[in-house]
Amino acid sequence: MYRKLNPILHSQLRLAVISLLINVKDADFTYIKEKTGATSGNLSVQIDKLSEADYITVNKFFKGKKPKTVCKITKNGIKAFEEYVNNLKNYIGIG
Amino acid sequence: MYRKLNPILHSQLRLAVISLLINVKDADFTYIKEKTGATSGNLSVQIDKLSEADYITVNKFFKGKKPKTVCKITKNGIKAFEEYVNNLKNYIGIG
DNA sequence: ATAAAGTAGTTTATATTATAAACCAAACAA
DNA sequence: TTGTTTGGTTTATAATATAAACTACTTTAT
Repeated sequence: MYRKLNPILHSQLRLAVISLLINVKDADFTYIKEKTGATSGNLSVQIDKLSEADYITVNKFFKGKKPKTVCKITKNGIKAFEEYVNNLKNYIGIG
Repeated sequence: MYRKLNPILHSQLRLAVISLLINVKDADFTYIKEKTGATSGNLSVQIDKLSEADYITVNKFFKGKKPKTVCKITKNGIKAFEEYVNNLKNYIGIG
């Protein structure tokens, strides 16, 4: 009845990050931080986890003199998100 | 943009318990355990938390010779669940 | 030139949560 | 009567989330 919710996605911040990335081509650290309201530390850790799970790719480079971290969702990430949403519907009575 | 998800409900097992209780008059420990697939220990702890938050009431009594624990969602619990679901929709792109 | 403040993060420590393991008391079954 | 099941609770440990402190550099003001 209640299907397991992917614990990597069942985290408020990671879910927000994925939810955001699913709607854009890519997004940088600062933008994600603003949109989610997360602290830098928390965001840094959660981006790592999403990256390790191969749900996002992370690109770090310098733009001019400033470091920049750009994140992009992977196919794997899209699949995991869709599955998560479907499973969640069991719980919240939609669909 | 991303509204905070009530941390008491943003837990797979507690969400399953509430989701289950919202659809029935009440339910006993064993039934909830079966439906959610949780272990007794985990379920015991999470029922306590939901009860402490005043999202459910817990009634313990003996039925014949056997102990019985019956849970029932409160108005507060219904409200919290509805709010949680609404907030969640921000994340999963429904509504 | 140098000090203060800002940017863009990472690392580490701590608090919170979830889970598993051990335990308890009674009932039932062989 | 010895083991097994029911119906849980308590305690210990593992996993997670979050906050605080720190790094490394840039920009701005003095």
